[in-house]
Amino acid sequence: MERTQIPETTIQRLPVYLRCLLQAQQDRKPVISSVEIAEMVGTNAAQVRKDLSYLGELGTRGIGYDVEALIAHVSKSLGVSELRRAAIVGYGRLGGALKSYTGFSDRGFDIVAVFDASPDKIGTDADGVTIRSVDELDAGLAEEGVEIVIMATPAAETQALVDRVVGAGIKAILNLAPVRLQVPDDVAVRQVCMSTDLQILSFYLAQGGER
Amino acid sequence: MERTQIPETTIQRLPVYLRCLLQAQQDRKPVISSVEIAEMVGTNAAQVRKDLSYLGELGTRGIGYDVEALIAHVSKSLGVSELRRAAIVGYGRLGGALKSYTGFSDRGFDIVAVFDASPDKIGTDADGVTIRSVDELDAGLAEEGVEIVIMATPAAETQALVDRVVGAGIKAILNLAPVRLQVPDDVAVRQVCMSTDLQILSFYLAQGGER
DNA sequence: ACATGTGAAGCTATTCACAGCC
DNA sequence: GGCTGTGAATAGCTTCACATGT
Repeated sequence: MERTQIPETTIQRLPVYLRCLLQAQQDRKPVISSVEIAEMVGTNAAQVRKDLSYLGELGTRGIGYDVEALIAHVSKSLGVSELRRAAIVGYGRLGGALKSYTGFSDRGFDIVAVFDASPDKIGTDADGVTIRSVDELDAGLAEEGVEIVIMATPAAETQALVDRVVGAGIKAILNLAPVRLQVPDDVAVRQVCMSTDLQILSFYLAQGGER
Repeated sequence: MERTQIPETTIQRLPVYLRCLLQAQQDRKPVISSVEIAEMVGTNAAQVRKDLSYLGELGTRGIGYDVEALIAHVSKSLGVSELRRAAIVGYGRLGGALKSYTGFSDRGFDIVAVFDASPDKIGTDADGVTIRSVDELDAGLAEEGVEIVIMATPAAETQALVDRVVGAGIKAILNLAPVRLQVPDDVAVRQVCMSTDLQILSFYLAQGGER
C-alpha cells in the first residue's frame, strides 16, 4: 500500500466532506465539483482537491467528482463503510442523552453496550441495551466486539476506568470527562470538552468585535 | 492596538493551561515552571513559554511563573475573570444534561436561561431556571444579559433559531447540532460534533489495522 | 546556576497557478 | 471551455538555542 501519510488536518476535514457528500446524494446530484464542496463546507477549492488527492485520483478532469464513488472512498478511508461497534461507559444524564441520540447509526456507529457503576442501574434497559456493571468491562467489551469506547463518566473515576478499557484491548476512546487521559501511544483519544470551547468563545468576546 | 495577534492554536491551548494552573493552585504550589506545565498538559516547554509570552512577560527569569498571577492573567485573556452569562436553546436530553452539569460555573460560565419550543416544557423548571418559549428568544436573551448561546436543538430547526439568536445581538455560539451554521463574520461559532470525532477515531483504527 | 523570552531555523499546512485531461 | 491534480510559493506553527535577567 502507498505509505503517503495523510496530514492530521486533512483527516479532521474528511468527516465534514462526507456529510456534505451525503447531502448531495440526497439532493440526487450525480456529480460535484471541488468548488461546490468548498462552498458547502466553508473552505476553498484548492484545499478540497488537495485533501481528496491524498485518498487517490478520485475525480475526473473537466467533470468533477462522482458523488457515489466519492462517498464510498471517503467512507472506506474513515473506516465507516460498515457499522463500527461502540460502547458507552457511564449512563448518567450525558451518557443517556448520547445513547438515545439516533444520529450515530447514520454516521457509521452502533452503540452495542452500556456500562455503569451504579447497582440500581445495572440490569435495567438503556434504549434497547441492558446496562452492565463496570466490573464486567473486560468481558463485556470483548463479547460485544466493541472497537470504540465513549467515556461519559465523572471526572474522578475516568482514568481508572480508562485503564481497564485499555487493558481490554480498546484502541480508540472518545472522552467526554474533563480530564486529560494517560494512555499508551497506540491508543487514539479524542477529548470533547465544552468548557474549553466556551472559554475559546469567551476569548473572542473579550477581544471585542475585531474579526 | 499594538498587541500582536495571538495565534489561533495558542488560544486553543489557553484553557488547557488554565485547568493545569488551577490544579497547581489546589496543590498549594506558589510557582510553576514551563517544564512542569508542559509535562502536565503533554507538550514541550518552549511551546508553553511562547504561548504565554503572547499574553505579556508573565514569568520571572531564574524562577518561573507565579501561579496566582498567571491564573489571573490567563483568566483575564480568556474573559472568564467574571462569570459569563450563557443560555441553552433546546431542552431535550442533551440540553438537560448540560444544564445539570455543574462544571460550567467553575470554568467561568453561568447558565442563566433555557429556551425550548415544546409547549408542555415551557414554564416548567429546568434545574433552577424556568424554561422559556423560543418565541421569547429576543426578549429573553436581552433581559438576562446573555453573551453566549449553546444550541442543543434538532438539526432541522437549528439554523432558523440561530438566525434569531444572531438577530438578538449574540456574538458567540456553541453549536451541538450536527449542521454547519451560516452566521455573519462577527459572530464566533464553535461546533461540537461527536459523530465527527468518532469518525476520526475510526480512521485511526482503519489505519492501525493494516500493519 | 536556573528559567524565561525570543529571534531564527525547521517543519507543516494552505494557497497559487498552471499543466494535463475531458 | 471546464475541472482536477500537483509542484511551487506562501503563510503559519513549532522547536531550537542562547541572550537576558534573577
